[in-house]
Amino acid sequence: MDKKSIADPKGRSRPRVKIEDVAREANVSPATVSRVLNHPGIVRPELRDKVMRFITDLSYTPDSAARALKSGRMRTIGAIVPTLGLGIFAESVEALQNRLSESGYTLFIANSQYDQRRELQEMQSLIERGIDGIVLVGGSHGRELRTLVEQTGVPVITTYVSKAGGGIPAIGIDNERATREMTEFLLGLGHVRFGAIANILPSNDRSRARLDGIQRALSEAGIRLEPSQVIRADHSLAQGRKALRQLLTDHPGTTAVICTTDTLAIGAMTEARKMGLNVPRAVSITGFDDVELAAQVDPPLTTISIPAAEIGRGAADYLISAIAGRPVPKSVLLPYRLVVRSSTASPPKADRLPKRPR
Amino acid sequence: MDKKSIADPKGRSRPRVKIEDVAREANVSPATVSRVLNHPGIVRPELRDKVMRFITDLSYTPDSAARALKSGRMRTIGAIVPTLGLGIFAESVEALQNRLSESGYTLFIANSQYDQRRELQEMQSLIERGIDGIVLVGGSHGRELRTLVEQTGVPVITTYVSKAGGGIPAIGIDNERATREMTEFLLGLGHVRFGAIANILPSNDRSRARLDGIQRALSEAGIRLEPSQVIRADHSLAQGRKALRQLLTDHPGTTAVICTTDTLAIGAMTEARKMGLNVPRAVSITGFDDVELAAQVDPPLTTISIPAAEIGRGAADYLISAIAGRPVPKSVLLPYRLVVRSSTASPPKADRLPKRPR
DNA sequence: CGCGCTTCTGAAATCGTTTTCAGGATTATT
DNA sequence: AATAATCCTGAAAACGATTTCAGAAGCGCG
Repeated sequence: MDKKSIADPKGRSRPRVKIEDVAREANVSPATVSRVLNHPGIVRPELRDKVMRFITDLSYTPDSAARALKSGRMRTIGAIVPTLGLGIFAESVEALQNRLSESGYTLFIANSQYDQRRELQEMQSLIERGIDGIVLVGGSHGRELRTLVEQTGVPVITTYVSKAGGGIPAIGIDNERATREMTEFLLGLGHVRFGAIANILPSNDRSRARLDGIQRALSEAGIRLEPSQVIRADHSLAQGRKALRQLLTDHPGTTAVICTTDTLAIGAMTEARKMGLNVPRAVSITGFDDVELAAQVDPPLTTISIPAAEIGRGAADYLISAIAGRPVPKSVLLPYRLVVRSSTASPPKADRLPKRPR
Repeated sequence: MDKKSIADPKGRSRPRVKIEDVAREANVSPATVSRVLNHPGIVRPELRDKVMRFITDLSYTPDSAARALKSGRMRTIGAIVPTLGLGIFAESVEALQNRLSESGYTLFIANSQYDQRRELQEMQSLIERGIDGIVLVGGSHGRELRTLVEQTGVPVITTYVSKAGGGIPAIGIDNERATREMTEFLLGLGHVRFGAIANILPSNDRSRARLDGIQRALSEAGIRLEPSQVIRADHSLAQGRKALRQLLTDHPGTTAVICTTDTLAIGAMTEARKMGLNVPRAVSITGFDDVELAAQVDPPLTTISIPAAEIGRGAADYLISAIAGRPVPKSVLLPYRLVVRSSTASPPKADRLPKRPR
């Protein structure tokens, strides 16, 4: 087994070119070649250029294992997302990846399937592989994960939320405030009979915060949301449909349905149409995330837009700084945007609340 | 900079536990510890158990960089997908990941944004990092990538297609045959006026094969598809909408629209509704992929279902075998399934073709 | 009871870099 | 022109595991 070797066009294999090959050809020591690569500043320009030429000529690429072993840096950061489905995190991850590769880092992506146990596993696997930093989604992660982070000291950042537990820094939006604003918008339209569809899982604090926002805004307006008016679901379209059916069966008078996710909202809209209900004339439905589909669906969905790309970039910058030992912010709060489309309108009945000033 | 160290609860850092620590505690040599980990069979059971106990007690995890350096194996495989958006590849990737982790491998995911240049870049980055195997999507990859594969000898497999160029093995379905069957199904329903919406990019041979299938089936039935009857698009919903509008403006008599992607089809359906056209009574629309959304949309979409999870698992098995030097199949052809839902029906006019036997 | 064979274990070399340490060359200072 | 200071460069020692090679212990057999 000739481990490190590459096959030439004829199929025979020749040994991989290593740093001392370059050194020999260029008539310098391996140390100098290494310096050219890692600290170009400290080597005499002419010599540096000469070595550089040999490097490219021989198409030398440093062995990352050896490099990682000696330097303790893997030049790799990992992201653990709850799901790859529906492309919810795609935009962030792509931005993250772009920013990282600009700085010579590579991104590992793993997914936890909304399961804290798997998240912990993936985390351990990444750490064992000597990852330099980790980006997580959401702020609730189980005690074990937090102690793992503390013990190993790996830089970690949590995304999509504005604050996370256990001293882990975060970059994202204020989820509760966003749904509060959404709810107030609906109240302003005159709605009084609300329902909520939320995907509540222990690992999903984003939805929890969003639900809190709804409830707070409602109770401030003197409206109480009965437990049977909030339906729990997972993150699938099918569950959104089922949830809407149940909600409107139990509470036929409902005029506004707030979902904590676009996926749920789109499912709900489909079901509403199937039930013969016009959206938004009979029911208003809102989502959260502003995925691509949200604008394309019929009617276009009123939702909360999240600065996904900015979150990705921000997470990258944070980690790069943290790894370099530069000072980093505790957490970053980004603005969201309420985008009003056509899935919301004033309620049909005239028993509206008078418009109230915000 | 105390490179390999972990901070204890108080914040001080202590050195990482290494193989010789375990060896010392267990009163054996490092070599034995290594053997317990890598070739458990050749060490005396009692001793093995004893060493094992110390390993877990000290919670020792081998340094992957050192291990990779010495053994030449990274225990990591990479997947390069065109996009993370819309979750098209999510199911495959998740299956791939699950299967790999069963075998002690970790999965790197990268995305190329449907761009051959980026795909090549990512590939190089993976290879530099000493990846053990690579999963690609689709069969068209540019000459440079193919020579890179040949030169380095890294095991590579291509997915979602049944055959790839340049001797790269493949696992997937026969895309052309699938759309041919779809087209024949539509012909059987009596349609004669067709349109096609395809996302054609040089890097997307799947859509090309699918389009070929449509054209072949049609020409066998004596129907010619004018260039203006096939609309090019990228992979977004918005493009699907635009394409449908253009198609029906240029060819108002069209009764069947075949899309090479569910995304495009769903966009097309949305637009059709907006134009006041009933699907399927006025136009039949079909997709390809059978994403989750396809069944949930209104009307549910007639499409081709792909065995995504099986593709992922198969790719994992292939790579694991190839890395171990075991014999591997040239390529694997998996079955697709035509799933008929409610977005298709016989054309409105009576000028149908007589039903023909397949 | 002693010899040869098998089975395990340990010492030491090695994988390809990075980096410390010290020394040689070059320039600045008086 | 001599000495000090500054810059670069090379030799060699790690980094933490794996694996070869050879030797020690255990076994069966005559």
